[in-house]
Amino acid sequence: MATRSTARKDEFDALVVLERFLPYRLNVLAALSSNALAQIYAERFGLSIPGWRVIATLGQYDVRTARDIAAHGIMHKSTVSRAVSALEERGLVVRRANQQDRREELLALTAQGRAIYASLAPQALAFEEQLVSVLSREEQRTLSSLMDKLTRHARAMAPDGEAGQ
Amino acid sequence: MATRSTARKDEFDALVVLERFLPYRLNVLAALSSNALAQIYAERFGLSIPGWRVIATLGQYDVRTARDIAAHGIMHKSTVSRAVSALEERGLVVRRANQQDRREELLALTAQGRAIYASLAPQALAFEEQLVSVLSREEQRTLSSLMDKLTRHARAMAPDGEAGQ
DNA sequence: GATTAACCGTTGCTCCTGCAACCAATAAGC
DNA sequence: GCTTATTGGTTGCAGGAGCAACGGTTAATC
Repeated sequence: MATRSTARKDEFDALVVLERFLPYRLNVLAALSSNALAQIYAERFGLSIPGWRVIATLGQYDVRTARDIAAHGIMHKSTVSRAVSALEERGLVVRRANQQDRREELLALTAQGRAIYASLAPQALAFEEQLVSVLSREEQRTLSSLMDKLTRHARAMAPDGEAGQ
Repeated sequence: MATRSTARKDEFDALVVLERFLPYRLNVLAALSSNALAQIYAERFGLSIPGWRVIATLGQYDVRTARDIAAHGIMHKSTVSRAVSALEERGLVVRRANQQDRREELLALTAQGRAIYASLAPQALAFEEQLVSVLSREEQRTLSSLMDKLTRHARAMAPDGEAGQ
C-alpha cells in the first residue's frame, strides 16, 4: 500500500474515482445550478429555495397540497410546511381547507404570488437556456430522456414513501 | 387567464414545467441519490455528507488541502473545516502543516480512515451500479459525457471562485 | 522594505433543515 | 360503533450550513 514515504498516489489505487462517481457528480452539478439560480430568486425576491419551489409548483399546478409538493420535489414535509407559512405571511400563497378531507389543505398562489411567478419564470428559463447551451438540441433531448429513466428508477428504489415525506 | 371559477389548469399556461426544468430535475435526482447513499455511510459509519466527501476525496487523492476538497465538491470552506475537525477528532484524518506555505494544511487519511474508506467504497460503488443499472453501457457513457460537458460549462459560468470557496 | 491586498482556515452568529413527537382527522379492524 | 392505525400538517429541539469577520501567512505594490 504505502510504499513511498511521501506517497502521492493520485488516484492510482483509488477505489472510487469521484469524477466518475455518479452520485457525487450529480451533487456537484445540482449544487452549481442551484447556487446560480438561487442568486436570482433570493436577491431579487427574497425567496428561499423551498419557497421558490413551492411557488413554481403552484404556478404550474394551480392547486396542490403540501404533501404533493413535498413528494414532487423530494423535500421534507416540515421544510414545505415552513416555506408555506412564510409565503402565506407574505401574502403570496393562500390555504383553503379541503372539505372532502379536512386533514389536508389546498394551496394556491395569490395574485401577488402569481405576479412573482410570472416575473421569475422567464429569468429561470433564461438561466436554464444558458446552462444547456453547451449541448445541441439532440444532446439535450438525450440527456432529458436519460435523466427521466434514472429518476424513475431512483424513485422506485427509494424506501416506500421516501419519494418525499 | 383565470377563466373558470374553480380553475384547474394542470400545466396549461404553466410558464415553467418542472418536469422539464433541468435545475429542478437535477436537484430531485441528486436528492434521491444522496438520501439513499447517506443511509449507508450515516447508519453504518456515523459519517455526515461532508464527512464522507472528505474521506472519499482523500481516499482518492491521498493528500489535499481543505480548499481543494471544497472546490472539488462545491462545498463551503466552513463546511469542510468543520467536517475535517470532526474527522480529526475521530482519528480518521491528520493535518500536517505545509512548510512551503504555512497558511494551508495538508490533509490525509489515517490508517483507520483508510479502513473506513476501504469498507465504504465497495458499498458506494454497488449502490451506483444498482442506480445506473437501468441504463445500457452505451447510455451510461453518453450520460457521463453529457454531464461532463454541462458541469464544465456550469463551473465556467459560476462567479469567479464560486467553484468552491 | 513597509504597506496593502489576497489567501487559507476557523469561529460566532443566525437561519435552515431533519427528526421525532404531536394534534387533528380519516380509515381500518374487530 | 369503538378502538387502533394511518395520514396531513405543525412544532420543539438539536445538529448542520452559510455568512461574515477574524488571525495568521504570503504575495503584490509602491
